[in-house]
Amino acid sequence: MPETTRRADRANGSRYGNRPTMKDVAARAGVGLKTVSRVVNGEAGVTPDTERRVREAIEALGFRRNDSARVLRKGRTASIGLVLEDLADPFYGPLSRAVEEVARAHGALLINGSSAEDPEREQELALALCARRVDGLVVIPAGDDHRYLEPEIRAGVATVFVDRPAGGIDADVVLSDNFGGARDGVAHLIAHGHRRIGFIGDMPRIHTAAERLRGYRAAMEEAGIPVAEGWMSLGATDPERVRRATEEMLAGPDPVTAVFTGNNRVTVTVIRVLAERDRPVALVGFDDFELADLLQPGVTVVAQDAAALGRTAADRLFQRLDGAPGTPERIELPTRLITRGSGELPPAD
Amino acid sequence: MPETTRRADRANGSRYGNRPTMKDVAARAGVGLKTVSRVVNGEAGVTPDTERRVREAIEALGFRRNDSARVLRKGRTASIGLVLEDLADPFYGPLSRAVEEVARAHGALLINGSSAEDPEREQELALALCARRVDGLVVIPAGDDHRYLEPEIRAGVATVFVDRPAGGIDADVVLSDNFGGARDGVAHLIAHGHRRIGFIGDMPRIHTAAERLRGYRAAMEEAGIPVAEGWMSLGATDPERVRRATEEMLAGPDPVTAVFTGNNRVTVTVIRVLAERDRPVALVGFDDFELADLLQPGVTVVAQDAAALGRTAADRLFQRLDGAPGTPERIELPTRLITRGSGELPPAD
DNA sequence: CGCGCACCTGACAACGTTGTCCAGGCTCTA
DNA sequence: TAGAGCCTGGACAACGTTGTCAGGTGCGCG
Repeated sequence: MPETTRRADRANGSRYGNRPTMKDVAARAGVGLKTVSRVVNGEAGVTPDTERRVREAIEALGFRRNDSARVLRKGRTASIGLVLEDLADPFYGPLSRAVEEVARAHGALLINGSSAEDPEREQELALALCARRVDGLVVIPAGDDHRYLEPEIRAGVATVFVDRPAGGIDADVVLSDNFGGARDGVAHLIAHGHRRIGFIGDMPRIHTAAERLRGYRAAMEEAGIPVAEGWMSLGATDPERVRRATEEMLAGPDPVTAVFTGNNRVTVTVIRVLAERDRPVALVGFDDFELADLLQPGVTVVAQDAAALGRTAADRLFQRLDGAPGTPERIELPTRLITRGSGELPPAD
Repeated sequence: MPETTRRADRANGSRYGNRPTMKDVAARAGVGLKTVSRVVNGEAGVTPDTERRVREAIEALGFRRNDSARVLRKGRTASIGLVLEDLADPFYGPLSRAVEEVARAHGALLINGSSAEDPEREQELALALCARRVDGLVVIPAGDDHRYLEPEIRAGVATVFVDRPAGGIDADVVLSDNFGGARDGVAHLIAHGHRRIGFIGDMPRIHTAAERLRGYRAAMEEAGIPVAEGWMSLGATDPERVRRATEEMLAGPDPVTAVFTGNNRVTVTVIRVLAERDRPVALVGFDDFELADLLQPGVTVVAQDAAALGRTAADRLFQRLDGAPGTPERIELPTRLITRGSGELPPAD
């Protein structure tokens, strides 16, 4: 009773609102199903006259190929997944855009989602993307254990990590030189006469935060400056905590004369706090941001190239999809110190 | 000769690297295919013991359901498409994120892409998303003719436009009150004594730009101020053009004493130009931006709520997907004037 | 005039999943 | 103890597309 089954099926869900299929087009054009497929896919071997009839039928019915079915048959989805931390963070905008452009150049679509810095959500998202059978995955890790991706990678999902390395698995990764950048930034402050320099950064479990702290320590050590306990503050980057941390460093008997900030969000909050004070405090921040040059003074930063991170990672991904051999690579992109004034203020002792 | 066919098929593409299927799981667990399906989907009617065996097989094989096939069968993809102008633009970050959050709350994934303000690319993208059979579409229009979406909408793809209205078709749309916001912003300048007020905006074919210009004209007219030809400049928002336009308005025998800027990017460029000058010029900008309060003076803006735009549009989309009846709606969100100093400067005549 | 060949075209199976339906075994009650 | 009813599990078709292969048509050449 196939007819019954069919009716029951239809009743259940609207099934794309009963869109026309190749079968419908074929019937209308008076040709075989496969001929429609050939026309739609621009395959050779169809007479101009037949092709015209098929195209007319397609037009008349408003047919559009169902790529879901196509994917099922072909095994490739021509889409890649991007798991990032927060789409709304200005740092990730250019990164996503760069990934998108590369994907576009390869005829692929981009499916993305934010982990909100929650490892569980990262995993949930990455696996959902794998279930959709994305061809590849670009991941900005939130967690530090990615063994859950092992079966997927073995099954052929190309995977590249960006901004932070993967945990527990061996995979391609594209990073900024967080250690070197932070070291240079802090050295810059030291070169301008500062010795009491504070560091305010993100939670140490985040790789970039740890690396930047390491850079800070290295610069201080190279200059022979012992670091006081109260000069380092790591934790969440919400304005309240950062404000408190900044104020504590600036109070006390031996206040810092300069601050190195571990990322964008921290920098902005610290600027606000410093703007409320009379005594000038030097500042160098990791990450560039818009309008940094228009503030008084301009904000000196260690800039990383978010777009380049995304582009490099996506390029790598498609190389792997095209069968690039070799063991996973770790690609590190340089940072750039941009001096604008705030980092060149002398210590106000 | 099915065996031959099969081998040939495999040879053709790697087919997900030969991932295990439900059939493989069933074989390993010694149960029927459908039983595996039941376990995977948490359906009732499986004994605990059978379920355990199935789960073990799933674990051992690293099986993950192929959602492509599921989609084909079920007719719903649990994904929505977002076509926006530029993912890297700070205005669209929060908007995308808001759409994503709503999608997530409904168990859907987000596929998105940037049109780069190119109508052709917008169409290409939107149709590619439809071919993937996204359940719904959120579009920030680049072009002004969306009749190409008619067959899709008729076929059941819920569609909501944001930020700018659709052209040539009747669909839900969520907008900011561009006219009212601009009018209020200009009126604010007038209230502070300005009469010679410039307007620098985006290309007039963009709806928001046209509306904001209309608001400017309305405010001027209500105040009985005739608008000189040289006070209005519409065009691309690249820094070079905006810089030139600003300088022209500030030169001449009768320079403007205040400027109203039509969007984010324009505002930033104008700030740069004004910063190079001695004579203070009042400024109110459409769109808020980070650090606007930290500049000297703080920048007065007409703020729109990008996240609310995205959230409202996505909510509407899912209402439609859940069968909300009724004719397409036009939802307009209010803007908010935020005074910070630059808009309250008196005219320097 | 007949044969071979190139070229079109369409029938059919398969992709991996889910909905339907039925069989068989079990329990419970009369 | 037989019959009714429930629960579990599996066979089968279908979703819309593409790869394979075979049949059919028309043409050129011997």
